[in-house]
Amino acid sequence: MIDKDKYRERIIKASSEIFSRYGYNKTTMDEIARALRKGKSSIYYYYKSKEEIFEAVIDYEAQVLKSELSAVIKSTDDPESILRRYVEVRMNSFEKLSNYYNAIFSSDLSHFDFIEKQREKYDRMEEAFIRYVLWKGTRSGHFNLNDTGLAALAVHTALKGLELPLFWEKRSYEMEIRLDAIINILFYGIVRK
Amino acid sequence: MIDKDKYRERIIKASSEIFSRYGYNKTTMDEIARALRKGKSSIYYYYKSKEEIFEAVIDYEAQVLKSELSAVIKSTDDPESILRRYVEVRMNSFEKLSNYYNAIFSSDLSHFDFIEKQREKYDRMEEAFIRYVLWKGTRSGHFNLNDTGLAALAVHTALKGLELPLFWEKRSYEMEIRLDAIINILFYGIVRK
DNA sequence: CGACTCTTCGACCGGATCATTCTAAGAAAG
DNA sequence: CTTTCTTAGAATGATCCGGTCGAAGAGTCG
Repeated sequence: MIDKDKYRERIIKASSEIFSRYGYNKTTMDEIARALRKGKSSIYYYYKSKEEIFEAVIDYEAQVLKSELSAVIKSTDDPESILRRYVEVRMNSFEKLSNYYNAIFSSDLSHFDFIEKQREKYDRMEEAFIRYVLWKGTRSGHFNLNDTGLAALAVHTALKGLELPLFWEKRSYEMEIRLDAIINILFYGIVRK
Repeated sequence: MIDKDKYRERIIKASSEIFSRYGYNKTTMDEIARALRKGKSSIYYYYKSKEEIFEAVIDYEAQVLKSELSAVIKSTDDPESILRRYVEVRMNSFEKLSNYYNAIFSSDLSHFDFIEKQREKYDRMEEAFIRYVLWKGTRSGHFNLNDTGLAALAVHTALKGLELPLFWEKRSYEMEIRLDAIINILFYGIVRK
């Protein structure tokens, strides 16, 4: 009874690894059980279904990413390198999770409406993060913006534009260039001369 | 009629990517077909079975690795850096193919005796490669060996010892260290003082 | 035009796999 | 001994997947 939460956590961590590697469909409950050295039915004692585990995993990953990004924006570096590191962390994480994305973007959206909500929640959080970075940068005189809210929206949209290629191509030199280009363009429009 | 071989090649290249990502079992014929934008049954016009495709893919990958390694040992650098680059290329390739390995090391070895043969063939080739590098190095005075054949066997065995962790752990800092250690040890025992 | 070959594909089949349930039985606690 | 917590082997029903078959475009030759 005591360890129930602990066990749930272990399940999430193991599942997270397997899901991120193979995606939702290709991951089997047997594999998850094997990774935990437990019988398959034991897992059903802690989670009601595969879908519920997936849900929890998505939640967990979002949490991890959030805390990583949170750490970045709280650092005392200059705003410019904070923004750079923010983008870097974000893209690395998305690349790692591209298998989830493949799962999400495939046929069965019907059952996965919780992802829609997760996504929205995450979008709002991210916008707030960016707004905060921009606001701090403007305050300290590094950036030159009169409407940080609008600018945050723009930056956020630009970053989202970089996500899509992750489903199609694998990360390439092409992409590094594009990423660098977009961030530099953002800067030249943002940084005080 | 003309393009049949061309098509087989396309199938191999597409399959190679999917197999290396998901392993044998988790790769479906439908996926291969989808990647080629063809119907599943069309593929059976070019290859008799999934196993036959897998066989061809393994063959193709071995060919690629062989030519890469061949290019390395033919370079005119000093023997020491050739050997270093040889190990590097070899390990990178093996890492990329670790999913095949997982497939190979799983249950159904019964049907995959061709892999045994492939493996033997490749082992002999690799030993010859290493022997050649060691021989060239000895000849130019960089190495100090009186039996290059035996030394090649030793080096080859040592490198094979590095393969196993690839199935268990993912590449880590730990492994970099181990790789570096083994290659340095080999050198200090080999290089003329 | 037809006869003939080359190539593609949708529909289907039977066996395998998978998520999920059920039942029972070790532990642990009281 | 009874009760609660935890595990797992076996069973089940639904889905998936490798492989087959027959038909039908699409050229090609006479």
